[in-house]
Amino acid sequence: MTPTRWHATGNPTSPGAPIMASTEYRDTHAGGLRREDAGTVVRLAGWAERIRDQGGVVFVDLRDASGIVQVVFRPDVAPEATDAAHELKREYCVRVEGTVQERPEGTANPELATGRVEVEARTVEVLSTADTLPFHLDERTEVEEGRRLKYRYLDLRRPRMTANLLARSQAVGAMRRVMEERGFLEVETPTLIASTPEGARDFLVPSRLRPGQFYALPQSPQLFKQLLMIGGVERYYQIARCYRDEDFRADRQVEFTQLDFEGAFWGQDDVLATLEEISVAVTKAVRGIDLPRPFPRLTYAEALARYGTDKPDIRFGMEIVDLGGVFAATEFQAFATALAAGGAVRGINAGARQMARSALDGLVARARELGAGGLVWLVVEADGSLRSPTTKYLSEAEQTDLVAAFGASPGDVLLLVADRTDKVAAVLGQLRLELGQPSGHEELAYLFVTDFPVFERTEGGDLVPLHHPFTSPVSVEAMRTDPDNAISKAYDLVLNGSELGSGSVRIHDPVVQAAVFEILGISPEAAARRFGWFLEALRYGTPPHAGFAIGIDRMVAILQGERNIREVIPFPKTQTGADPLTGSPSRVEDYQLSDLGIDIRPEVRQAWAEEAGEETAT
RNA sequence: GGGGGCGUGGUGAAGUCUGGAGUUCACGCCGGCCUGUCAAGCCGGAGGUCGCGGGUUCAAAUCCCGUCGCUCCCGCCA
Repeated sequence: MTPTRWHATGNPTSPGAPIMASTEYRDTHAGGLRREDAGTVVRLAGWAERIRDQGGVVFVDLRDASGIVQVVFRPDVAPEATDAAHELKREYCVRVEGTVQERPEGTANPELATGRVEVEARTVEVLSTADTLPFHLDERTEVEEGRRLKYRYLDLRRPRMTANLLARSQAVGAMRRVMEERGFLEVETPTLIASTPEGARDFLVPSRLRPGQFYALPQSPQLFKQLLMIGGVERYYQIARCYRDEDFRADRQVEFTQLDFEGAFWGQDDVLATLEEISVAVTKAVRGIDLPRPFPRLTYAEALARYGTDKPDIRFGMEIVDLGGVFAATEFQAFATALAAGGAVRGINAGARQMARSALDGLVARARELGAGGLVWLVVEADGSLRSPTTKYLSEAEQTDLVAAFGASPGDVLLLVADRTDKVAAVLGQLRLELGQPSGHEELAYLFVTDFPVFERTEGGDLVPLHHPFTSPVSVEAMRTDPDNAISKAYDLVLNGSELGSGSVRIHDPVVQAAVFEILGISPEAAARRFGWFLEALRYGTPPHAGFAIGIDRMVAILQGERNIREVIPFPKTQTGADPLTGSPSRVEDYQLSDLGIDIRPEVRQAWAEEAGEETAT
């Protein structure tokens, strides 16, 4: 018998480890049966996926975790079993004993891995009946997601979810293998920790033994893994659950999983090399693709200049072109004003596309929606001239240089934005995605973005740190004297326009750490109060170290072509943080609150009362 | 905190703009027929407070207001 492998129902995806089929209830897995097995007697156990009752002969597609095989009940061969088979319904859990046989001429099913054989049943036993399911398990119709979540245990039986669970397991397995092979130690860190009210909102857990005090759930194991470095664990990793109490997105849950790792005596290149190995192994395990190495690297500044984002999708071109030179002496007010104010004029060549005037004007509206003051569109005519409401403001030379700068051909649509440099980048970056981004994830484009700035400017002009305060700056001095241009030793891994994770070289010198706190505006007193224990730890001989954290949910989702990470999380929460299956979050008994020394605020209780009142009134 | 989309028998959709009897389609479910099907087929049947509340109207799935749920996005996510 061919080794049984886990795979999506009836549709093998990629290889997994063989599992033991033989148990108290069965001796064989359905999905592994092949022609060579003809003649053997097998005992199978699984679910009745489909039943085709011909009145006499009954066919049952029996599904287990390995796949599907057709079981045939024949009244002339096994009258009792056939009588019982007439009573079967979908998703009954059954056990079948029978003989594997090659299917009669012309009845093979090429759609099934087991399609050349069938099991002629001798006996059938119903292990468990099933009510009519609340939705279809086949893939023909999209079921509303709330309903899928309420019955997630049924949703997980669907091929899509089975395949996603498998992919996730394979991805994590590949990660573990790379980590173990390279000598990383898997170490667990606590999930009840001290709150550090910065960055994302903490999830808080009240302490019963210390009423009025709270733990926080970790947003990441950041400080603990640095303590492990100080503790002499030179290579650490963990599949770590992280919690951030912020609003949901398609690629964000409040509870998510990272591959967290860190190395002592490491610099940036050690981290990136490890990341490449992990990504290559995971991609091979999930998609069967051998990725070329090394991955491309872009600095943050390059990424922003060429793609308008720090997480560029480099599966397609349409790069942003700087036109400051072309319009250095322009008389077109909109461009001249932007350049004079230190801003930029840039554009993208959206390529040859037939766009009606209304569609082009739609792009102008879209650009305004994205925050630009406006958008100039130009269409390259067959003779190389430009058609646009704006051409009358542009000199002959500017028009010629413009076409040259874009390397534009007849039919091409050119889109120009002039504004503050960061706004120009953001708007063009978004337009580029909307006009050119491939829809699926067939092709995979990994890259590293390096040299992130230490600070960024908010809309209001304030300087705010881009990373956590343990990130090593390239130069403390530059951080102090030229904060706008200071670079930190931080880097991201990007796949198809999504940030898979980020990491940095950490500060290992307590003097540097104190200086960075100070520059970030954290007073020595505040630093001592919040991170005193950590600052002290740094003083006892801290090795230089660096690390990273990969978002496993995002990575698996992209590899599986899923738009939403909920599809690769077995039991996710809805956008409002609820679990329709178990009813979390929920109110608790008064005595539980009393144990914790906690009162619900009057206005909340008032809202509860009103809600209850409405219910009783109806 | 803000903006958009969706909510119609068990499931998925059409109907909503332009008000006129719970109308339609596919799947499922129940009953019957059927001995080689594989999205089995054929015949028959049951099943809905159009998310909920209020309003406009002779009349509301349809228009208006509110609310709940799901979802996408902005803000937020060091």
